[in-house]
Amino acid sequence: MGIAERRERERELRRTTILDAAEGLFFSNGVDQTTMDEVADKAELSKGTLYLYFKNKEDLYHAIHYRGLNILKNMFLTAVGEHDAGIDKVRAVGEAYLAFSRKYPNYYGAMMYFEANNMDFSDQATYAFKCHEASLGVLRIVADAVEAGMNDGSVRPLMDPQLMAYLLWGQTSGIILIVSKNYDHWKSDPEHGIDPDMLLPGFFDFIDKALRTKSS
Amino acid sequence: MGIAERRERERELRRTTILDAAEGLFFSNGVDQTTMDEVADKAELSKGTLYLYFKNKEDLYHAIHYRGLNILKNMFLTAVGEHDAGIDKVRAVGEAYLAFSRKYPNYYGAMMYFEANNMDFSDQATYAFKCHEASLGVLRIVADAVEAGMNDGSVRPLMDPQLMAYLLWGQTSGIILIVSKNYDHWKSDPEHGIDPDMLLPGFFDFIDKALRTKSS
DNA sequence: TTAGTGAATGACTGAGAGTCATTTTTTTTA
DNA sequence: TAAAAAAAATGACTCTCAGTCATTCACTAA
Repeated sequence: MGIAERRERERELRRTTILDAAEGLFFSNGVDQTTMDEVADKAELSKGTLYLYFKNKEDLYHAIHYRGLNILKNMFLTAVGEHDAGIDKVRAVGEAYLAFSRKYPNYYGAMMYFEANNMDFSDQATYAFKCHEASLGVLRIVADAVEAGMNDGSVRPLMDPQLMAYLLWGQTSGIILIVSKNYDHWKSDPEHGIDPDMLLPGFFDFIDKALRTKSS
Repeated sequence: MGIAERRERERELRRTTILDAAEGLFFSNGVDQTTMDEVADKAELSKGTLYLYFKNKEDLYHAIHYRGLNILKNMFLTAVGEHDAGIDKVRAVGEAYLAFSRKYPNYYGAMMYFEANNMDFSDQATYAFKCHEASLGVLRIVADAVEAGMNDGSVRPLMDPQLMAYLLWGQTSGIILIVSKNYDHWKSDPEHGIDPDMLLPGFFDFIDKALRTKSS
């Protein structure tokens, strides 16, 4: 009776092998520049096998995206766990998001790619759907931090916590995206007077000031 | 001697014909679901001709993006022209951005697509490059509004105007993206308590409060 | 009228995603 | 242990489609 379990384990292993191969190629050469034949080669499997584990090329990319979301989720959970006051949790989450975009630029790139394109989540058997659910999970961490802050009196109860989480998420994503796009350019060309390393801390201070209660 | 000029006019006309055809198909069926043969058919031209006017399919999509950027630019210029105080110009630009995303969701979609993907601007003969320049032009309108506000004393001189323009742009883009993605969902499912039509005005108020000087 | 130039054509090529009949491997049954 | 059944893997093949290029067509100038 251990056979079904071992099968499942082996199946999971194959899936990981394929994902590792795809990730390496996608991240170093770009998704469009990578063929499924190349992925199969690198995974030492035939092309047909890839399609036993993933619906299609996009699904494969979504699966990588899903990995990134799990990393992000854990970084958020760690960040939240390191602070007591809600307002501090909120800020820590923002900083964790920035750290994520720096440490895993390729996962971050995948996130942005899917964020900007309206995906079809109707088929629950796809990684697109799993990513959708995972995103909601990540957002809930933010909303919980906001809510905790409103409950402990450290965050101004300006609006519904869920709503505020969306607002914070959107703003922060937007700014991180801009900074990450222009980082090298701004760094190498200091005549603009824009120091990209100052921008995000400044933004976090700004948000902090807007949300934090006087008493906190 | 008017021949060269007429040629140029006709060339411009052809380009417009192709763009109109592509835009219709791209916007109603999606870029990936549209073939260049279909575009050629709709434009009543042969496929080869498309490639006399646009480098490739992506360039064609960039050209449509470029149209959108010009519309946005004009909306921004109008918005800025309707107000005197810098802070009011800034807010009007934000509201114009929102109006743009509502009125031209497909142009807006193209913008998001290119914003999230790192494009190659090295070839100055592509529409990608023209879009890059146009984006900078649009951003300069924002920066000018901010600077005007700092000069007339209506906007707090918290940081370099250009920098603040980037910050505002990033935040606003991020939030508009989120709202536009979830608009229908939130509208149709009011149990969340999130009214998407309240979210953006609330955000603009928030920014207004953060930037506006007491005396203004 | 004719030579020359620029524009347009569409059949063709190459690339690559996805399929499926066949083979190989593993498990179950007798 | 051998045969049958089931599961997994294969890779040659198909089909779609972006992009090309030798050829044709239309217009202009000599």
